[in-house]
Order: sequence, then C-alpha cells, then structure tokens
Amino acid sequence: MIFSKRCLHALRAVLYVGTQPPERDYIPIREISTKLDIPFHFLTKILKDLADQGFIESSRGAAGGIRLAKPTAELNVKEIIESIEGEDYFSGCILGFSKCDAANPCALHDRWVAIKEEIQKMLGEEHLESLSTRIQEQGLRLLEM
Amino acid sequence: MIFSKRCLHALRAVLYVGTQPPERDYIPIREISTKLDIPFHFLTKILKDLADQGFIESSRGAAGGIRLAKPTAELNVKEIIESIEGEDYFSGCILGFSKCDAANPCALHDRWVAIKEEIQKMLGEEHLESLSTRIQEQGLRLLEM
DNA sequence: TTTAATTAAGACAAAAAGGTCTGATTTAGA
DNA sequence: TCTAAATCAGACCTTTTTGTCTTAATTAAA
Repeated sequence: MIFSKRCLHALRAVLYVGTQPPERDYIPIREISTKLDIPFHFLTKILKDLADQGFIESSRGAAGGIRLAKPTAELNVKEIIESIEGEDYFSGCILGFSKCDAANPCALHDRWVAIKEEIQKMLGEEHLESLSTRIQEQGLRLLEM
Repeated sequence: MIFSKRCLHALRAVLYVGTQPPERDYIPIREISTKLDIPFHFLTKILKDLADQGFIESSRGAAGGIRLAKPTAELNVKEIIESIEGEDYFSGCILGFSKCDAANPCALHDRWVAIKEEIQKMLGEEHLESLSTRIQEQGLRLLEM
C-alpha cells in the first residue's frame, strides 16, 4: 500500500465530510469514526493535525465537531496527502537519495521523473469538490466492503 | 519516500553486485555494507530473503558472499520490489480498499489505474542489465552524497 | 587439520507507526 | 447555572520496522 494508515484515514474522513448535506455544520468525529470504521481517538489526532494545517476547522462542546475550512474546490488532494506523508513524498528520488536531479541523477531518475510528474498532476487536479461530486453522483464508496 | 528502507537497501545492493567486474564471483556482504553504508546485519537479513526468493545465491565461508542467481537481463526490478513490498504494492487500490475495480471503484480508481499501469510498465521494463549499464556508462551513483 | 573469513540464525533493542485510555476543557441548550 | 456532548491533551500500550549483537555453521586455503 502506497499511503500510510494516517493518510488513508484522513482522506476518507474529509471525503465523508465533503459529501455531507450542505445544511449540516459541524460533523462530530464520533460519527465519522463510526461510519468509516476508523479508531476514534486515532482519528481525533489525525484531524487535529489537519485542523492545525488549515484544511478543517473544529469546534468543541455540544453541537461541535469538524467542518471544512475552505470551499471543497479549494481543498486539494495532493496538499492533504503531502501534509501527512511529507512534502517530498512524490517529488523525491525513487532510490531515496536526498539530492537527485538531472545534473546528478540516480539510475532510475529519468524514467521516474515522468511518472512522478503525472502522479503530481493527477493529484494536483483533484479537489474535494471533484471527488465528492463523483462519490455522490456515481454512488462511490468510502467504506471497505 | 515511496519505498521502505528494506527495499532501497535491497535495490542498491543488487545494483552494486550487478555493476561489479564479471571476473568477480561471490561478493562479501561486508563489502557491500561498507561501500553502500548499509547496516551489515540488517543487510544480511535482507539479502537472505532475496536468496530465498531466488534472486541471488550465497556461499558461506572464506571467499564466500553473494552473487546474482540469474543473468542481469533476467533480474527484473519490479519483481524484486514486489518481493519486498508485497505483490499488490503497485496494483492495489490507492485508497486502500481490498476490492477496488472497474465494477466497484473507489473515488480515485479511474485516474489511478492509468498511472499505476505506467509505473508497473516502467518498472517491469527495467532489469538489472539496463540499470547496471546505465550506471556504468554514465557513472550514475549508488551512494548518498 | 587448523585458521581465518564468511553467511546463518536467533535473541534482543530502538524507533516509528498505529491505537487506547483517562481526564481536562469547551460549548449549546435546557 | 447545570448538564450533556463534544474536542483537546497527554500518558500509555501494541505492532511493525529498523537495527545490533552474539554464537553457530560453513568454506577455502595455509
């Protein structure tokens, strides 16, 4: 699996929030945890990080929970992933070298550059809006089956 | 970073072996460990796994070490990676679902399919021969700098 | 046959990732 | 003002990954 559990939990959680009816304000983490079968306290920590990064907002107390901090069109999938996996998760060297570029390439550099740019392009184009729309219109799942 | 340490150590080790002069037979693991700055005992375990998988052969005792089990042209990079990261490392669902296919896709399925096929194609085309040649002819590195 | 050089095996330790628990704090609403 | 419902904070635990250490087994060559 390419992504860590943290990352998958985070993505599924924001997608869940993004596909809720617009009249809902804060969504309780307990609800997300139950619906998506993600450990509650673990999810709480992950979402706290996303809140610190400015992707979501949280409110304590009764009627509290989390909501998206920006319109879904402005919440980029690549940015969310990189905030969890690290900025250079997709831009780094496939053989793990810290400085690998055209001037000083590793043995797979040239071939990997083309692919990683496509991955970044694909993920950079995907926002919560496009994904949420697709999930709602086509009934795509957020749950393991 | 996409790959685990195990996987990077393994790839660099077999590339080191693959770029040695053909008159050399068994290469001591200690030499690989020192040259590539990989922890010796950790590398020994990783290489034992590669030997069990049939990628390399080992010999104990004086003048022992490891050597490739097949011609470099038959040692496929994708196969080596998958033997370490798992068979479905690149073929699996990007959102981590166990059953994700055209009939029952996740929200990123269609876009990810195209990319993962390219990754598999690229890595499937790369053998130790092509990489070793490139490393030797172009003086590409196996070392952190 | 002895010795030195090597991998194999397995116990152990350290670090990172994943997950649990308890209590403090905050908030809306009765 | 009180209470119930929520996040926040931090200690703690478990599992996986990464790495270390010691000893045994094997081998080539002196």
